[in-house]
Amino acid sequence: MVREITDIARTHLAREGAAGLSLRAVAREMGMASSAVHRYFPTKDDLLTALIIDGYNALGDAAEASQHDRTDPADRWLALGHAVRDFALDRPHEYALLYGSPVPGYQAPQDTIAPAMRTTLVYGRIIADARPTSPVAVSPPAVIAPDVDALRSVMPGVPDEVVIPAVTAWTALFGAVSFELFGQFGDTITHRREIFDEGMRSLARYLGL
Amino acid sequence: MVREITDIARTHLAREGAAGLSLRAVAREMGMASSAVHRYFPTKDDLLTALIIDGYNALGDAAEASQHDRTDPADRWLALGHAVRDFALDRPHEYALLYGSPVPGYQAPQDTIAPAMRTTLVYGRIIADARPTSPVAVSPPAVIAPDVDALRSVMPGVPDEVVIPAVTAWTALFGAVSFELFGQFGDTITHRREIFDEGMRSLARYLGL
DNA sequence: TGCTCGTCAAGAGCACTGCTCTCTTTTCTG
DNA sequence: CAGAAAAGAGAGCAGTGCTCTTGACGAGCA
Repeated sequence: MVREITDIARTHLAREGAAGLSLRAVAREMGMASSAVHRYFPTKDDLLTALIIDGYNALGDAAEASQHDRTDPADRWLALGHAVRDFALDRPHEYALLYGSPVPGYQAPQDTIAPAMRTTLVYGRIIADARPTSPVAVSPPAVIAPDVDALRSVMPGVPDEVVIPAVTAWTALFGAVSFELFGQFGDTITHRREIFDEGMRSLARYLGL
Repeated sequence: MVREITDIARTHLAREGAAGLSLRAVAREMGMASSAVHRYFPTKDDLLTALIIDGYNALGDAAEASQHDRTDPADRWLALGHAVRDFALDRPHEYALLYGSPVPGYQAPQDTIAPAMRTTLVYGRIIADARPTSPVAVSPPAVIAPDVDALRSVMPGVPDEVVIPAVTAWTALFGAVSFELFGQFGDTITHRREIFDEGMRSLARYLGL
């Protein structure tokens, strides 16, 4: 039942986005009374949470799958980038739900952070395996040492001076995907994928992969 | 009248976000009938457009102001980053409206792109003035030459091999701000501003500023 | 002066939303 | 087979965007 609701909800989400998602519409499509859906998802936010978790897991699956049979760090990085970008282009509303503005009043519960970490961990493993020596690396100031340690937890063993560049490249990836998806580039660019790839390769050199 | 509506709408937007914005609530606060508001903004999207344009202009103002009395490229880059980040932290819902997921069904009209470009142009001027020689720059493949030209239009005179890194740094900035604002970092980081700064400085070295 | 005419606002109404409450039906279990 | 628990239905509340009709008001013109 929960499964059927989330499946239908996902198609609605894909068609009209998170704000256009309506419990009543889902109920209608199932031939149920709208009140019955509330038994499975007391609140619209609960349904959204389920969709978010599913989304993170789907992206995590894609991210992990992208690493199969790849060893070269720059290659793995590019493959991960493609996994994220393809997911975003394939399921834009889901990507927006995960990495776009949070829906107002919605506070992501704890259950979402583990699935969300999966993709991040794939990235962390690339960095950790590569042990890169970024050409522009500089030791971070002592003030942020605890934060650097916290950030390092996803990329164990990576030296201090690489942690910040690694995080920065990670934000650049999602910034690029979000810009492309949310129309920030306008319609001036024609070879979107090639531009994306070139940015990813540039970041690989930045990181020293 | 239009001014008063947008002002009240902005406070509502700041309090509850774009989806929580209600024409009726604005009308109530003005002591008007809800139908009267529709005379000035036929549709909720029209009101949103006005808020978006105002938001881009406010950010553009801040971005331009951040450049006064600054000449060092790395310094200007950091100042611009702070302008964007401060704006986002100050007015999170407005930032989300500009750079987060687009509200479903809403298509940004042409009038928004000129204000949106203001901030981008500030960045382009930094790059154009600095004429950086990125340590990791590589000539882009010929396929994307037209796109590189299009992207160069905001940073005139910048050589081919710097355009892509420049765009990538730009996406990294907004990726970092969005990650921080949308809670992607969780609550593990304590010195957010210092981490942000360190990332910005790292990107400055990446660009060769 | 008298009279249109366009602007502004109000009010009612439609179709929709999330959510709650009560009541009935179905299903499972001892 | 009877009773309890679960599942669903239905009505209802308060809210939404938006439309349509109706009424007030003031400027321009005969």
